Amino acid sequence: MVCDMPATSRKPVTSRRAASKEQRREQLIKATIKCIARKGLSGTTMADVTKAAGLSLGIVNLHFQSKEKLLIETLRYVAVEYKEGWDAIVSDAELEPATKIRALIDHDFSPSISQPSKLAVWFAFWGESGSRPTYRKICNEADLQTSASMQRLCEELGGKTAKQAQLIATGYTALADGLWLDMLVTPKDMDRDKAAAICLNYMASFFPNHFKAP
Amino acid sequence: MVCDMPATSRKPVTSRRAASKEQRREQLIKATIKCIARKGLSGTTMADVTKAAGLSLGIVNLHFQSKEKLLIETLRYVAVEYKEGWDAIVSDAELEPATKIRALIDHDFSPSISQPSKLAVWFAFWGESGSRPTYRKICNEADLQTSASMQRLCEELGGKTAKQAQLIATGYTALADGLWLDMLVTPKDMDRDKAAAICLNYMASFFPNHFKAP
Amino acid sequence: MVCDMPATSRKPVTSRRAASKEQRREQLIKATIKCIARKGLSGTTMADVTKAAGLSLGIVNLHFQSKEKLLIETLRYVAVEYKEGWDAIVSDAELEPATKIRALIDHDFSPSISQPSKLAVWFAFWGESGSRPTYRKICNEADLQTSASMQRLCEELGGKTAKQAQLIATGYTALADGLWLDMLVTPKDMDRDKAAAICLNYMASFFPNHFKAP
Amino acid sequence: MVCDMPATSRKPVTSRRAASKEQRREQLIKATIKCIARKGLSGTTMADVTKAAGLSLGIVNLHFQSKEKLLIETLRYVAVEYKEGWDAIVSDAELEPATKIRALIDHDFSPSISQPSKLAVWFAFWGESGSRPTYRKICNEADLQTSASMQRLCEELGGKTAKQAQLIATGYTALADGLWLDMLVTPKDMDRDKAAAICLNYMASFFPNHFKAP
DNA sequence: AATGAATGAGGGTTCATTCAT
DNA sequence: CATGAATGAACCCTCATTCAT
Repeated sequence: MVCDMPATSRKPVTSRRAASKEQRREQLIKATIKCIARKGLSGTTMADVTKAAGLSLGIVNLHFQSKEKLLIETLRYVAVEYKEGWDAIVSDAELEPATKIRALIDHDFSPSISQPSKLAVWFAFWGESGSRPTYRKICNEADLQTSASMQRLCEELGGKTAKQAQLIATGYTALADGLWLDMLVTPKDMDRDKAAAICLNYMASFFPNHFKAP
Repeated sequence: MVCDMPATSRKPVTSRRAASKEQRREQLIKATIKCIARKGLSGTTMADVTKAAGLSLGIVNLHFQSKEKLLIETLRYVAVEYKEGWDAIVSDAELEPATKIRALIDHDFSPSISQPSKLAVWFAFWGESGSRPTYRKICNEADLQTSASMQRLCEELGGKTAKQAQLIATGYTALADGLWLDMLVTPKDMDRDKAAAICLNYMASFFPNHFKAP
Repeated sequence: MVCDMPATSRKPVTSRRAASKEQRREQLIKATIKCIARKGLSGTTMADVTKAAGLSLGIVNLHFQSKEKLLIETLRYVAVEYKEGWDAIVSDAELEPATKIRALIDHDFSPSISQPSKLAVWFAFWGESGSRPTYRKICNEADLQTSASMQRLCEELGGKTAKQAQLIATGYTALADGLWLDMLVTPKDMDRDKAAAICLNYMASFFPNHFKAP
Repeated sequence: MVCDMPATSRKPVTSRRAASKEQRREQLIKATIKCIARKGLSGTTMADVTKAAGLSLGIVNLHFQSKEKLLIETLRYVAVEYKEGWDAIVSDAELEPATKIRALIDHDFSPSISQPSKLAVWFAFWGESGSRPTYRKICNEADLQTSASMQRLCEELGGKTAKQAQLIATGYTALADGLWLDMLVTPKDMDRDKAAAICLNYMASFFPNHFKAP
């Protein structure tokens, strides 16, 4: 409940000192993700987070100095997780461009990436990014790099000008974000498979030789 | 100052009481939109809104009972404005399906609909919609209806099965939302024209006989 | 208890609006003085002050923005009261220098100036002035001006060089401050009359023609 | 670094444990003095003190049980140091009364006694003494004994009644305290030499046969 | 209808103290 | 003895809401 690691990996915590600093930070970040999903960004209080983590009120300031910094680290955590998955695929020398794109779509809508709580975090921060430059910067970093990678892959597929590839790649990023939104806001009408299918359909329409519409 | 309509369209205000109830509400809603864009949803206080509207602190509760209701009315205001524009196009009997779609794209990225402050409102509420059923319901209503309209238009264009039309239509809505996000978060990299071009490109890829890629 | 104005001057307070802004500020400052005397500077909380003033918790920030500013205004209030009494005497054209000095001594140990709560305020702020430049500046202003005035008066009495007059005047200020300290810390052993007598004794020792030792 | 007394004045350490305990206490008290001078009494935290002492957070409670007790011991440390210096002079059988008084003035404004950090400690505690009987008691003890000693010396100088001697002695104590205040609050305008000169001037005015005005 | 001073619950944060190591 | 992560009471402050005017 408090910790979503599998039970077998949990040490039998008998003391206050059982967790290292890094573990505590991750524990708190995971609790924060849960709280944001449950109560929204502004509705998430320090009391909520620490209670969800099964720890005491003062611990956040001990490890993150302030709520603001906890939130930023939470966003960064999700952003890094996303980008690492993406980079692992892009930099895999053994895969063909089309295979990579296919894998990227699967990644974007994989359970761990597109689980409701993660999506809630993304949109919570996007919603505030208009008035918070720090949020915006972190969000942008992920989006811009993925969009650039995708553009390169589209160019490698051939048959398109660089300009076209850019439109397609930017469109893909937007499409994926929009589908995440659907998954968050209307989960009954949009699930991971359907979202991936729409993305594949999108790619198939531009690169019929490399992708097949579902 | 408070109201961005041209001065000539304003009624000659002879007394403070001349403003009708409905005008006061709209005045407050417009101030709220501005504040949300400037300070975010959670950063917007009643004092901010009333100051931006040039009115006194107590007036919101007089006209909206609570902050929560003001926010909901603000969301509804933006949603209704969006839907009305969309409906006007869809129900225009004189237009061909492809022309309608073209007009809908233009509508989605028209200055009044896709101005930064309106986008900020949409994403502010989407960001909180995970924990606020009321927000979600209002957001959904707009999205679902537009998606259904678009599906019908795609079917009318012919050459696609109903299933395919649905994927394309749902994809369009997601794409448009995702492009709005780009316009909000990275305004330097995404403007209205580029967004509309990407949407047209999307349609052209599925309906090459009806649309021409930019 | 809550308000130390004479009962007859109190309006029958039936509403929340009975007091003007300036009255509220003074009411809060007086409550602050009382609290500092009772609980010390660091022991004085916003809850203490507002309770002593018979008002609600949030009112201090409404009128003073922060606790820090309330404390500064409290110090300033005491400093201004002190200086005004002093200035009234010094600028009185009808008094002889010796008479003025006599009056200044009486002023320094008058009931309203040297009441325990006022002394507590002075020493509370002096105690923190080492680490708070703002406190120090306000404290200094009063001391320096009074010391300069006293020096001028000593010079007018004649029979002393300017240098001697400065030593005597600076010494007087220090002596009076030290006697205040005695009144604060050992009230059993030092009262207003005894303190004034010591000051008079001090002056008589330097100006035996103008003052008579008690 | 930690202890600025010459090594030869330290008691011969018979038990390493006992000595180190006492050393730790002194180390912490000296760090506390530094912190009070730098950050004020209320601004001094346990973390500040232990960091200044180069020790770990928990050590204060190990040696002093609580912050309150550390502060009291710090005050006592300064008070004892002051009184020991004073007593050494007063009880010196070889000195004349006037010489003793002269030495006492020098002592009051000697570098080690009137250094800014020590003065900060005195006034920090005086500032809180109104609401802390324990502080007041310790402060009083020093002041009363010194004042009594001074009175006796004044009587020994002759030419004054006991009553006069008391006024002069009490006045001296107040004067010295007030000059300390000037040294703390306006260090630019008051240094040790000037303060001692004012005290000597004070004594010379009452005992012109024994002291000469500077 | 409109105002804005006043309220007070609830938030983030600090920091003396504890205690497993 | 010594450490420092953890605790949680208590603080200051914010701000939606109320209501006398």
